[in-house]
Amino acid sequence: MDLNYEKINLHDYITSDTKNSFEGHNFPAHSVIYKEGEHPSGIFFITDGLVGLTYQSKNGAESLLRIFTSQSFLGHRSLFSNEPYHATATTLHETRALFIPKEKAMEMLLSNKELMVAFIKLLSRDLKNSEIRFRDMIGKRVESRVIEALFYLKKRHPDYVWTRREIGEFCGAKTETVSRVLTKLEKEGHIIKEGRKVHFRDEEKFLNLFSDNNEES
Amino acid sequence: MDLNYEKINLHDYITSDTKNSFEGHNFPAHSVIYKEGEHPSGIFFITDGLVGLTYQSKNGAESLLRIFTSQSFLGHRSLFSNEPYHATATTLHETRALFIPKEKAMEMLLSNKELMVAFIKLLSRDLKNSEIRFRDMIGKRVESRVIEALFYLKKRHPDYVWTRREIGEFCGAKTETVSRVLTKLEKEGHIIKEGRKVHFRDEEKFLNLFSDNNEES
DNA sequence: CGGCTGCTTGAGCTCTATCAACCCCCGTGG
DNA sequence: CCACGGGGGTTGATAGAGCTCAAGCAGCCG
Repeated sequence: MDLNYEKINLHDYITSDTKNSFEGHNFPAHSVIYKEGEHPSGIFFITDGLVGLTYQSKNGAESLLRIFTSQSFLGHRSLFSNEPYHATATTLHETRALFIPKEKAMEMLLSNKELMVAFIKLLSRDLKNSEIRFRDMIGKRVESRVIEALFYLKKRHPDYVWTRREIGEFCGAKTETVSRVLTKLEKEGHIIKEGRKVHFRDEEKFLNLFSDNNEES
Repeated sequence: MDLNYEKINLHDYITSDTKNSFEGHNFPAHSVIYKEGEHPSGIFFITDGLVGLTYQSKNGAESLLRIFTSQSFLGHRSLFSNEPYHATATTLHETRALFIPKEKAMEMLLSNKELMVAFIKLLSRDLKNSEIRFRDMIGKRVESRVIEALFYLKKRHPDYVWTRREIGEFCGAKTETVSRVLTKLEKEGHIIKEGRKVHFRDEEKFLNLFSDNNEES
């Protein structure tokens, strides 16, 4: 999948001073931070927690577009492009976030060249990641997609127990399909299922094992 | 699909003066400007032509990730994120482009706040567009996707005759499927096929007709 | 006018969704 | 502490959307 999971250190730009000047919010698990269609009035900075950007299509299918871990910004894309949100931000577990009003956010951005560069970098990487997922929807089978999604999500947030549903929504597969792939992987000795948790037998070798998945040469 | 087809006027930043100081290239139709995996040594500014960003997966399936019309930049994403190209840029027809070397490009960027903002905006829109296409791959049937791809591509570049193949690669469908959808649309009286060209009977109403495609409520 | 590439249409197949039933895990309240 | 309820997970059987393969046609260029 080649998705980047390195963090871009945008949080350096939220200093301990500035932190105190912004409104703090606590969101319980599985609550909505903002909804698709709403107009952004600022951006969020997640101090602690985990947020998923999701979209529910009319026929019910859900997709998990991006995830936001602690120390990252949320809602910047829509603000920058000056559009209503194209998806909904939901907490995956309890989350604490600062709210930075639009004017203040733009002022911070425009007065800090390095911050702009950092956002350019972040958006560039997210764009690549999204395009890779799109092309993989076209060029790869579910099995590969599930494997890669599992790996990426666990890398990004190892503590969290990703549900089969979430893994599926991230890579375009149904819960049942994810479940079947995991059972197969366990039978083949690549992972260990412990209740809802999943452990790699050898994390480093895991992806290499499957790097040529679907590449019938 | 809700993809943006408005152009962001980045070309204002390439003045007629600066134009002359850069190396000009002519690419015939169906030639490669850069290849997946190569490291960017600068960015391109397309003065005239049409370029597609494509990816060929190991099993042969191709995808059309983004298109670049005249007066737009190309290759900026990889340069900004400091990564090798994740896809290949191919001309769809004859194209003329300026090459701006890495150092010069970064210098231009860093010395011009408005240019940075314009790039932030462009990347933000492209990210949204890509995520929308991803979620549509999950939540919509081919027929809807073909219809929306057709509309978007024609809006972006009305003069060009998009092949069934290209339409398919843009929305995740095979050529045969695109062909079948088009025949159906013609039978239903929504489009007119004139050789390889496709005309909408009523462009404005076209998308509305299908806006509730796949939305069995 | 010949050949090449793109387009069309048909028939069959396959991957993955769908539907359904059951189990397991965990949290909650009596 | 136990009952129970609900959501997540598993597994099987079935169906169908869209791909694959194949063959013929149409448009376009040398």
